[in-house]
Amino acid sequence: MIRNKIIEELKRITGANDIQLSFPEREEHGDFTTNVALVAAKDKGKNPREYAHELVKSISQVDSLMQIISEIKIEGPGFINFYLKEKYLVKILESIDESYGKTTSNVGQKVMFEYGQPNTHKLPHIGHLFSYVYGEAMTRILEATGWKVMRVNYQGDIGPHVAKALWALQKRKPVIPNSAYEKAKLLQRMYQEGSKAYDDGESAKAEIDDLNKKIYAHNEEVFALWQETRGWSLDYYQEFEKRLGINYDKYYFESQVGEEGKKKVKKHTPGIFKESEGAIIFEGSKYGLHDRVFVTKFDTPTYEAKDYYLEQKKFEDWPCDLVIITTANEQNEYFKVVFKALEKTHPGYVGKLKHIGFGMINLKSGKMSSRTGNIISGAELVDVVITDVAKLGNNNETSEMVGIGAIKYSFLKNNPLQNTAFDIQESISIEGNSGPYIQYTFARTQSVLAKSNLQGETLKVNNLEVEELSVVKYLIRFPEVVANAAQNYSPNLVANYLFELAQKYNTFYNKHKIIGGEKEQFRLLLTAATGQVLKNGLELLGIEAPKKM
RNA sequence: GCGCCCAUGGCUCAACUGGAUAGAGCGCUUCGCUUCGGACGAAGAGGUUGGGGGUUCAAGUCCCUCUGGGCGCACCA
Repeated sequence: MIRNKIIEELKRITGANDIQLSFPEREEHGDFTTNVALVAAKDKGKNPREYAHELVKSISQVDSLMQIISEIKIEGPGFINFYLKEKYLVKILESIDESYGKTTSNVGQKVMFEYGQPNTHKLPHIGHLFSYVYGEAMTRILEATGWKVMRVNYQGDIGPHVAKALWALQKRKPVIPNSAYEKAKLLQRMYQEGSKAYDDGESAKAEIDDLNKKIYAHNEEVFALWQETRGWSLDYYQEFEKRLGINYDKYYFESQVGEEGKKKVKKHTPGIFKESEGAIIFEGSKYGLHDRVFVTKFDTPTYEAKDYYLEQKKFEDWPCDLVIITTANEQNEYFKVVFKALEKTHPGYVGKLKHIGFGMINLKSGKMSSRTGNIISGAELVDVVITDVAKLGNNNETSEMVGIGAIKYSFLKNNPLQNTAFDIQESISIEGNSGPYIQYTFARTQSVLAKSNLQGETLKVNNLEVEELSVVKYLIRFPEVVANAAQNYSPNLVANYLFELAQKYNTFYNKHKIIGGEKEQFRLLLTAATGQVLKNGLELLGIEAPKKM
């Protein structure tokens, strides 16, 4: 990348090892800009602009750079702005293909990425949908920078929520439907009934608690039912994940890690862990965190013990450089404690565990709860949107692509760490800053290309018009944007880039005629390159790009 | 009470991690197909970046403080 070349030269000339070379916000400030002169002037005892002049003089003597740079200007208080030659820009355009956007900075590194984590015996809510969508986009972006990724899911298939659903199922004896979706919906209803009975207290509470213990103990009375209903949920999730374009490499289940977790904790008790009031706890408070119970006084493992073991199992199953877990940010403090405990017993894990706490999704009516049933399930949201899109006259396959694209994009366009007020209307929007807008722009490029003939002959291009330049200059940023998104775990950087690229292309499109005329070949090339980058970018977000819609 | 996070036009969000004139979408007011897809484009109104201090060449971004919110703090997941 040209950018790295410039950085290397600046390092050599200034002797600094941290050079900021960024894309200016305004096009009139060049293609790259650096503030080195401003930063270093003081130490050198020089006036920034004066120092900038010295630097520019040195850079101008580097031939390999000057072949692609048309001009270097000093502007404002002392910014150095680089302008690239149009000839070079066009050369990049010609090189854009399916692999454009990929870089190699993380080649050789392995990361295990946990996301999704829906519970069995319930329907996925919007938070789960977010996790699926974010995780899938993020893993694709990491792969684009060279990471080898193992995608894993971790599902709560045991515990009170399961007992509640099974309790109600046994009491109500409902007719069992056929499809996986209907069965999953039935379990959701049973869970809600069980929860209600549990909260209303009296006999139900005791019965459900008892049932819960029996499930853990694999008691014959309930074990078969537990297995069967768990299967319903897993069948349903398989369908749901397929629909979302998600393929896991490995599934972990809560029911598999409890016992071992308890054992592992006890192995370090006393020591890393400590008995307190009959329970086994980890004293996070010694490290500026808070204390948490890992094994209860009833000798059952808590979620903490399960995670404590699960992370160890991950490293054993697939030795890697980094384990990432995504959850809602309400678990931020929880994971700090669990990670600290892991690091105490396994010093080798230091720096290899990362938790990403994404923002909570809040509906207008307030935070959603799967317990009260006051929710729109992730599944329902998908259905609603696709029905809406189908009304526009698309075929089923396209409606599916556009509808799911709309939902995914609405999640991905924002900073993942920020809580968001979720508006269903907006998530299914197909105008403005939306997935369908970008898909539409892609379809438009394909439509133009289909009606013409891009020959790939040498292009004579000079004096590009502002709308053309604006697109070209934005196209060259793409690899940098992807790298940045990977580094910051922020797919929104890619999403917003694609939106702005589409905007710039549409502005160009509305103002200039592409087919026919002297510039036809160049404009077709520009169209092809834009289409390719939109497609590559959408793919990184896990969004499909239909050729017609 | 203690800890973590957040506050940007009417609404939902950006701002390349301290840079140049704080940008978009929705909504509102106008306008544009004798051109290839109008799910589009052009123009306009709308901001003291919650308040107050500070740091520096430069602060929405860093520090302090106040106000207002979210989340978490022992046997749930």
